[in-house]
Order: sequence, then structure tokens, then C-alpha cells
Amino acid sequence: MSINNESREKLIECAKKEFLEKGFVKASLRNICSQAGLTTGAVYFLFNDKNGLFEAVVSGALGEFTQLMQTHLAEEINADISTYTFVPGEHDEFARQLVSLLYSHYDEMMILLEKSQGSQFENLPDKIIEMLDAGYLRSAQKYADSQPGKRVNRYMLHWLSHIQVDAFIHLLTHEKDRNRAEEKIKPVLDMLVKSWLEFVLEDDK
Amino acid sequence: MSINNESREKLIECAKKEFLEKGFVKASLRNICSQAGLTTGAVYFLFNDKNGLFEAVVSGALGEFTQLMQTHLAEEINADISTYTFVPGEHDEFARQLVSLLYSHYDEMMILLEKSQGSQFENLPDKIIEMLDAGYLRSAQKYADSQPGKRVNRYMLHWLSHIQVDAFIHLLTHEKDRNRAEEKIKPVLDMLVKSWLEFVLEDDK
Amino acid sequence: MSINNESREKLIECAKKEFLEKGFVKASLRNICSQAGLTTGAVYFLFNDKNGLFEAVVSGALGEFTQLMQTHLAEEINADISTYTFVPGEHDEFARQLVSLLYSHYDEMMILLEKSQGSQFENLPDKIIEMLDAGYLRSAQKYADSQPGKRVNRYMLHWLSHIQVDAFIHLLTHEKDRNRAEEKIKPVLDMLVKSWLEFVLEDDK
Amino acid sequence: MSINNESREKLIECAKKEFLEKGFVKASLRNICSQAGLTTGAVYFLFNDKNGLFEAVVSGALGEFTQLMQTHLAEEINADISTYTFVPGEHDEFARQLVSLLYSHYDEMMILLEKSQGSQFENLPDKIIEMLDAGYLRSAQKYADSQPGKRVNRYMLHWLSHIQVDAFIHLLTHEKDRNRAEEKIKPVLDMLVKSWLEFVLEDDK
DNA sequence: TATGAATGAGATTTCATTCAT
DNA sequence: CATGAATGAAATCTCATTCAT
Repeated sequence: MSINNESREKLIECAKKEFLEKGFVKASLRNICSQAGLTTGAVYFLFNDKNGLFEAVVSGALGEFTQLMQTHLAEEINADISTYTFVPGEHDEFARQLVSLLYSHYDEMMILLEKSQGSQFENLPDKIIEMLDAGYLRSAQKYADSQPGKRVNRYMLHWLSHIQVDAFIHLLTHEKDRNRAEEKIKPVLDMLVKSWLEFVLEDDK
Repeated sequence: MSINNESREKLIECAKKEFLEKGFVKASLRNICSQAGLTTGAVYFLFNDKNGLFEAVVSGALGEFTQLMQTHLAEEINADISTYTFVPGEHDEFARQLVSLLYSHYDEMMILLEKSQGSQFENLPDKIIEMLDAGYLRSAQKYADSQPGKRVNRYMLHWLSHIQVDAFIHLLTHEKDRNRAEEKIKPVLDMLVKSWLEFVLEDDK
Repeated sequence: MSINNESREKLIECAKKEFLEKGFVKASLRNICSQAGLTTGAVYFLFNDKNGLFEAVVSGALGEFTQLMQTHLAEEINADISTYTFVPGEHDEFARQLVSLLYSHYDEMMILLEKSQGSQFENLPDKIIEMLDAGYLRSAQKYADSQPGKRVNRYMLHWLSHIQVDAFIHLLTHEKDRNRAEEKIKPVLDMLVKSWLEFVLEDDK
Repeated sequence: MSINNESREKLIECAKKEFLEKGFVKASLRNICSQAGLTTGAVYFLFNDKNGLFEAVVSGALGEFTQLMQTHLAEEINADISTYTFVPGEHDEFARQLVSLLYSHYDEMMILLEKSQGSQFENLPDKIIEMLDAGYLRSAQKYADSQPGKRVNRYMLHWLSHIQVDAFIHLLTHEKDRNRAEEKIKPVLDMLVKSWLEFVLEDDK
């Protein structure tokens, strides 16, 4: 579309470094622009404002991520949980895809998940958690229906969604190598699945 | 000591509100002082600087918290894990104390755990996690020694410490009522203990 | 280069007045900027900071001055002092050039020499003295070699360099008119030369 | 008079250090007072204000100094300059006394002569120079009367007074040891006397 | 397409000084 | 005799943003 993407991309690249290092609020447009060999005005022409620049930095990764999450949730809902039994390694496929995505956009995901405070995306992890929570609620209710005397523990459900998201953020911040990351996340996922099955329901009062 | 603490306390009170609302970095001394009916100079007389004011706001809660954590860790280390079996509700006592502390200093703990970015306490959660990780490592090694063919999975250990801390932060941010909080944290703790016993070790390679 | 230097020059002009009147430390950026009809931000855009503004004010004069000093020192070193005899008016040429320079940048030189305390140039007179001291040391040693039983009195050498620099600062602060200055400095220079020849050496102990 | 001189003296002592280190303007009353174990209010009670404290620090040395200068000037005026011939070491007595005074109040004199910018004494060196200039003017005129075709060169007279004062300031700042100072000042004084006799007069136009 | 100049509002901090007690 | 508390004015500097060109 636009013929001269050079400045745009240079700016995005430099902004990525700055956001990663300082976070959204403390990042300085001046720094970013002078690093890119441009002036602050360019940001306003190309991206409207600081938030626009931030969005441009993360939008690619964010788009892919959102899509993957939606696919995963759709599958989850269609699964027949009534006959569910725990099989270790069951979630490997989704995990593999997610890890792949996270690590192929390492910087962007770090920014999005850890450095976005003050930007329009500062609540992204919370939003993901809400998505998961909502999605898993259906599964959990089906599960409860199959277990007499049990009902969904809404707080546990939310907490489990929370730590599921957290598991990937933790992975990203503690393991830079993608292959080792894939190994490390496995038992974590097993733990999450097992905990889910065991603790997402509580006794009917 | 000083009889007239009015200004000091007024300042702390207003600072608490401002920090809670905006976080350390974005909190404005001007706002705080004008809310308190004082000038910014007063802060520098009474608290030295912005960090000093922040410290004054959280120090009470922080002190009690630190003490409780240390007591807990000491007990944990002395426990005999070789014969350990899971008993639901086992950790109720510690949890009760911790919840009590968190909720009797609700605002301060929120500031400390969620709004301290940029202050001298910005890494407090990470430090707590490190403390737990180090403390639990001993228990985990004893546990591994009692289980032939097993060894400690360091990453899982860290992750379990991480979600333990997270569990309380999550509780604080999602449940304002102390009694309900006490109920909600119970199954979470059970989950943590059970997961610990089941996933902290991995097969010897 | 930049066509519109209006603000830059206005700022430099106003800064010159303020520095001259109050010295570097007590000069107020606010005053300077409001006099110039600009905001303080403009200083930071154009000059980076207060020191940058100060530098911009004095750099022209300083550059010329430095060059003249270096030329003078080079000549001094190459002079054959062994056969040196005092001829009144000998140094007139250098003095004429120096006075010319000082008075064609009167304000800047005053700022540089008398009002720079606290800035990056606060020790300029001392540095000039050191330069002279080092340069004259060679001449003095040659001189001593030609006078049996004599050696350089290091303290006198330094003191003579000191009052040489002082002579010009004194001139600048006590005589605003350039022509009169040229007349007045002459006997001072004669005095300096004569004193140098007579007192820079002391008896070998 | 005042019974409790303790605070007064402690304050003076600490102020001396601070003024010496930072100069009058940059010295901080807070620092001084906290060093003295007192509060800023005490300064205002005991010394009225910052200038008063400064005065208290230097008044002793200043008084002695003033007296010595006046005695010296009186003697100078009464001397019969018409038959004056240069005798090296002539001024040793005055120099000895002056050096003695300067070095027995080393810190105070340094403050007074080098660190008083911004205080009520910031022009002390200039005032001393004026005193000398005025005093020496009479001698110089008598001298001129005895030399047909000569008259006083007012600029040289002032400059010679200037470097005389400077000689002692330079000594103080470049030689901390009193005995070495006494040795070093001797040839400087000889130089000053000789230059005075040779350059204070100019040809009648 | 982007620059260069400038704004304006804000930030934290420092200081001499005051004054009731 | 001195304190402790507080003021008020000033300081330098930083920043996202704007806009004519």
C-alpha cells in the first residue's frame, strides 16, 4: 500500500527496543525518534500518537495470538467433557502452537504482556483471562452436570484461567530458549489440567 | 514521640489514595499535598522525598508481612516432608494469618503488590517468590531423597512458588471481603499443596 | 544551515545579559526565556540544557581565544631565550591581538572569565594559567641553563603566569574602552616581562 | 555575656566547614544545622540569618586583618619615599605579620577571600585593593614629586595594589604550610616593590 | 512525507526563612 | 534558648503533542 515503509518500520523497530526496555509510560518518543533518525513529528504523521505507535509494534503478534486463542476456545467448548479423563500430554498440541507463537514474536509478546502498563493494552492479560474464564465456564458446567452433588466453583475457575495465562507469561520471562520452553511448559500444563479436573468443582451446599 | 502527627498522617492518608489510584510513578506530590492542605516542601521535611513518603505509607504493612513470611518459612523448613501426606485444610492456619494480615492492611498491600512500580519496592513480589523458592528447595530435596528415581524439577518449584504468591495477590484484587476471601483461598491452597507434592519432582534422567 | 535562527539568537542574547548580570548559577532560565518571549522547553530543544546554552553564548569567543593562546605558546617555546634581553614593547604584537580579541567579544569574555562559576568552564582561568605555566617552564629552564648557579623558582613561575592571566582579566573589568585598554596594558606587559627575567630564577641552593 | 555559647560555637564550627567546602551561596543551612545537632531556627535566633552566621564565622579573622592593614597603610604613608631606594627584604616584617595572620586563621581567610561570593563580604578583596590603592596614592605622588617629568600612572598603581592582594590570596590557595609560605612570598614581595618603584610612574605627557 | 520549532503543563526537589510554642 | 513544622517561591528539566512549512 504505502510506498515508503522505511521510516515506518525503522520507527517500529526502535520503538520495540524502547518499550521493551522502559515500558510504555517511561518510553520516550524523543529517544525512539532520534534512534530512528527521525523527528517526533513523524510519529504523529505515521501513527497518530504514542498509543498508535505502540499498537503498530504489537498488532502483528496480537492478531495471531487472538486468533489462536479463539480457535482453542472453540475446540474446548466442543469437546465432550462428560467422559473426560486425564491423559498426560493431552494439551501438547495447543501448547506447542502457543509456545511457537510466543517465541516467534518474543519481543512483541513481552511488551504486550509485561510492558504495556499505561497503554490501551494494559489489561490484555486480564482480558485473556476473562475470555478463558467465559469459555471454560461452559465446559465446567457440563462437567458439573455429569458429577452429581457438584457445582462449579466460580472463583477457582477464574483462578485456574488466571494461572493458565500466567504460566505462559512466566515461561516467557524465565526461559528465553524456545526448545527448553517447550519442555518446561509440559508438566505445568499437566498440572493445570489435573488441577482443573480436581478443583474446578465444589460440593453443592 | 511527636505529639502532633496531624500533617504527617494527613499526608500519608492522601498519599495512600493517590498511590492506590495512580501507582507510584504517576502519583503526583502536588496532588497529594494540595489534598492534604500542605505544600510539597512539607513532604521533604517529613519524609525526605517521594520514596520516603511511599515507604511511610507501606512500611507498617510491609513489616508485619515480612515477619509472617519468615516465621512461615522457618516452620516449613523444619517440617518432616519424608512422611508427608496430603491432608486437606492442612495449611489453613498460615493462610488464615496471611489473609488476616492482607485484609487488615488492604490498601497498603494493594499498593505494595500492585502499584509499586518505579519505587524501591517494585520487585517485592519477585523477592517473596525468591524467598519461597529458596525455602522450599530444601523441603523439595528432602522429598526427592525419599523418592527413589526422582529429583527436584527446579522450574516447577519456582513456578509453584510463583503461583503461591500470585494466589494471594489474585485474592486481594478479586475479593474485597475478608470472610469470603478466607473461604475462597482454601481450595486454592489445597490445590497448591497437592500440585506441589505431585509435580515438584520429575523422573531422574 | 538553519535559516530561521531567530529564537536561537534571541535566547543567546538574553542569556548573555542574564549570565553577565548574575553569573551562571544564579542566572534563571525562566528569566532568560521569558525575556526572549519563549518557554523553557525551547532551551532544551535548542541547547539541551543550561550548560549547553552557556556554551553557545561563549563558544565563539572561547574558540578564538584558545587558538590565539596556542599560537602564542608555540612561538614562545621556539624563541631563543638564551640571548634574551629586555626590549620594552617587545610583546606588543601579542598583546594587541589579545586585547583586540578580548574587546571584540567583551561580554562573552567577561562571562567566561568572571561569571562562569558552576558551569563547565568555571576553571578556565586556572587552565590557562596551567597552560602558560607549562609552556613557560621550558623557556625558564633554557634560561636557567644559560645562567650558572641559577635554577627555576617553580612557585614564582606559576605566580608570574597567574598575574599574566590576571592582567588581562583586570584590564577587562577595569577598562571598557578598547583603545585606552591597549595603552594601559603596555606598561603592565613590560613589567611582567621584566619581572619574569629578574625573578623567575633563584640561586641554586 | 551569653551563658550558653555551646550552640553558637558548634554552629560556627560547622558553618566554617560548609562555607569552605561549598561557598556562601551553595552552603546549606540545613546541612550546617544538622551537622551541629541543631535546627535551622537556632541560626535565626543566634545569628539573625545566613549572612549573620557567615559574619560570625569570619569576623575574628577579619577584624585582625583590618587592623593590620590599617597599621601598615599608616606606616606606608609616613615613610619618606623621596629618598627611597630598593633594599631586598625590606618588607619582610609586614609580610611576616600578614602571613602569620593569614595562616593562623587559615580557614576563615580562605572563606573570606575565596568563598564569600553572594555574601556581604563578596567584594572584600576589591575593598582591600581600594584601601591600598588610596593609601599608596599618596606615596606615589610624593615619589612623583621627587622625579621631574614623571607622574603617577593611576592604572598601574591600581594594578600593583591588585596583584599585591592577589599575591597573598595566591599564596594561601597554593601553599598550605606556613613556613614554606613565608619563604615563597619573599621574592614575590621583592618583585612587587621593585615593580612599584619602576612602573608606578609614567612620563609626563 | 516529514521536519523543526515550540508549547504548556507537568514533574521533583531545594532553600532560606518564619513563627507559635 | 531553641525546636519542629511548614511555607512559598524558585530551581532545572521532561514530555507528549501541535503545526506551519
